[in-house]
Amino acid sequence: MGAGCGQRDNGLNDAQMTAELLGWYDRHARTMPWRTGPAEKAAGVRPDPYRVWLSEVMLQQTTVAAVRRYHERFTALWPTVADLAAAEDADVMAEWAGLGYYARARNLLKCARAVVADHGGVFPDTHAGLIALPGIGPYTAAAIAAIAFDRPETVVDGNVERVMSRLFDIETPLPAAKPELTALAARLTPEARPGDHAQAVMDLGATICTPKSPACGICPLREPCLARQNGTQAQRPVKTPKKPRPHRRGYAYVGRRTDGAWLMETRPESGMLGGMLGFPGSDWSETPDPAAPAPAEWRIAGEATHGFTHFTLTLTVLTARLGPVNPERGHFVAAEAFSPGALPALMRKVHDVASAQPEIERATAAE
DNA sequence: AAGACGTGGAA
DNA sequence: TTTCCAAGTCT
Repeated sequence: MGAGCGQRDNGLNDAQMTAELLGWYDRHARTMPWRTGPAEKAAGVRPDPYRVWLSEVMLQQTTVAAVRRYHERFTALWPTVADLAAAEDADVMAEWAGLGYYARARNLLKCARAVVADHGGVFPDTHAGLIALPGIGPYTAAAIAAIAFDRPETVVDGNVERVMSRLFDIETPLPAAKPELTALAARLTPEARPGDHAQAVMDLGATICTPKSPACGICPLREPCLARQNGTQAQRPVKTPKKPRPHRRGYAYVGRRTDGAWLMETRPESGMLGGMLGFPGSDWSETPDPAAPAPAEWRIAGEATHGFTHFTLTLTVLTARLGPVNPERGHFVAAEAFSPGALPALMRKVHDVASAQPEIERATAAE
């Protein structure tokens, strides 16, 4: 055994495992809009840092399947970081609608504008330079540095944590085990092709070493994997139990003027759905204040229920035809400019409930 | 430093 | 149906 083998000896040295992983990646890498094709790769062409950055931000806590279309749409609308930096906030938020975690979109714009204003429109090529930018944390900085700039950074995301916890059969629960798992991932990070290695571990975690029912039989690391040897792969990684999420209630008001315009509200930058367009409403709590945004004969259209990460929400949806009022909250969006696609998922549900009502639907039909 | 912060797909 | 969770960051 070489000097690189730590106390956790699983029968293969680090370099051998890395080689297995890279070989597997060369055969099975998935095609992604932000990855270079085989021909470019063979020619040594690096992926566009802008596209890599955009993909990494979109992929934070989000599945590849969901991100693909958004990435294609964003790069079509804004091909360079300068194009994105020059975009209107509302346009970017509308395009992000449905993807969730909207602070990412706000930071995306801040980051693009910082790259243009402070870095001449060129992304920093170091971990330190990248992590200083809005919305780029330890994971994303390492990922961009490795993938776009070929830097030997240790990239640790949920996939890497899972793969390491199984490969070395770590019993320490997450998140306490994070430093230990990071150290193990660092051991396996090669000087050559660090970007491919990072993507190889993540692809492995996403397609083979999955959270449930991992496909150990076809895993390139099935031999050295300690969890598989011990039969504990289904119990790795160990996680500290999460608290049950509470239930909150609220009211949402869907009002339309006789000309078809919708009463909408741009939500505050901080807090839930920050910066997104939505229907005005109450606070979300156990005892929400039902004060209406404008005087009208509001009637209950139904309920919309939505699950968030840390609570579930049921909104009572009220609808009304609005006269020539000056609303206390919100502003009118012309019928032609209104698009449910620009709304976060919760507000789309509210829209769907409201649209079953005549005073809302009728205005639609009158357009 | 623990909690806030979305969504839709899989089991 | 319900639960879990996916390439994390910010405060």
